Amino acid sequence: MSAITIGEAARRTGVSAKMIRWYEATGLLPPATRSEAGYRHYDDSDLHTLRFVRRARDLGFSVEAIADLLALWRDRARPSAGVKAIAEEQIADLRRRIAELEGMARTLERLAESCCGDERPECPILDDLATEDHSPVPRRAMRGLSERRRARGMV
Amino acid sequence: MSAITIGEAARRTGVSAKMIRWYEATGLLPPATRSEAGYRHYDDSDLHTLRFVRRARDLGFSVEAIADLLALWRDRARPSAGVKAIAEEQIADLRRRIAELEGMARTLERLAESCCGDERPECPILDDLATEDHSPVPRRAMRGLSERRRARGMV
DNA sequence: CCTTGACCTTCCCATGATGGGAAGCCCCAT
DNA sequence: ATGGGGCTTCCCATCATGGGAAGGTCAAGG
Repeated sequence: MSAITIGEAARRTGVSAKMIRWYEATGLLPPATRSEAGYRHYDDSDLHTLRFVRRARDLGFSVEAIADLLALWRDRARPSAGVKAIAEEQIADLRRRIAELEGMARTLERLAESCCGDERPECPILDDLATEDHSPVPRRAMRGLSERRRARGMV
Repeated sequence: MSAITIGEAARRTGVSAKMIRWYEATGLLPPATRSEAGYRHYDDSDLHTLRFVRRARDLGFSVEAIADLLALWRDRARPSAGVKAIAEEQIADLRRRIAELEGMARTLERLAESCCGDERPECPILDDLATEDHSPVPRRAMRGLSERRRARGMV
């Protein structure tokens, strides 16, 4: 019946075939059943799981967090507190990243406003970048490197 | 006189020695002068450049954008319009990323609020993730994959 | 029956900016 | 001269994703 190939599953769930294979290889998803020729097959329940993963991904959860969420999802007796805790960590992480990007954006907006942006060479933006003392305060606040890394959207 | 080793330059500018080497290897910075033994040496002007890079990095600019900014900085006759254009692209990029993260955060906050988070298994958060139809609208709006990738802070 | 084209498989590589760590050389102070 | 710390290069990992090659599979149509 609903024995679907990986490409079709990708189309129906919005998770690319590449990523479905990768999720399987890294253990987020259990190994798919295979046809005699070795083709992966997916049923309705698999599609449901894939959509779950897709939705969590769209909410910014890491694959690691999604693994935890999947485990809780499968455990019908789980206490909702565990789920809420994961969600709140994610919210806090998102808020931290937003605040950092917001700080950058505001600084740049201030600089861009003061730059007339014409053919003349005077440029407060470059002047700022070339200024020696950018008080170490914001720098210190960013010492958590993973933050800075993430902020720049390192892929 | 001010011929400084890479470790000292790192300490004085806030750019790690690893990254200084990497910036040189990838062409963002010109090859450093070397001692007879092959040690890199940096003078005050190099430190100035490193601080420029550091500041731009803290404002979220990509290395590619920083290369452009450096070129403009060195060209004393540049029109400030070019600099402003780069800054405004960066602002737009930051605003896009903020809006995306904000959307995720708001959705999650709504879900977390409605989850009592105690020992009972009922959980609106998991219910949402498991819901089949997350109207394709937001999904379509995100078709630009690089957006989604960045949003998750891949990095 | 055979070809064609669309699909599937695995495997390797790239991304971007960063850190970790190994193996080996260098320099200075004791 | 020895020890410890700093320097060099080179390789590997991150995180989630895509690209692409080489080769097997399948279904439709000649």
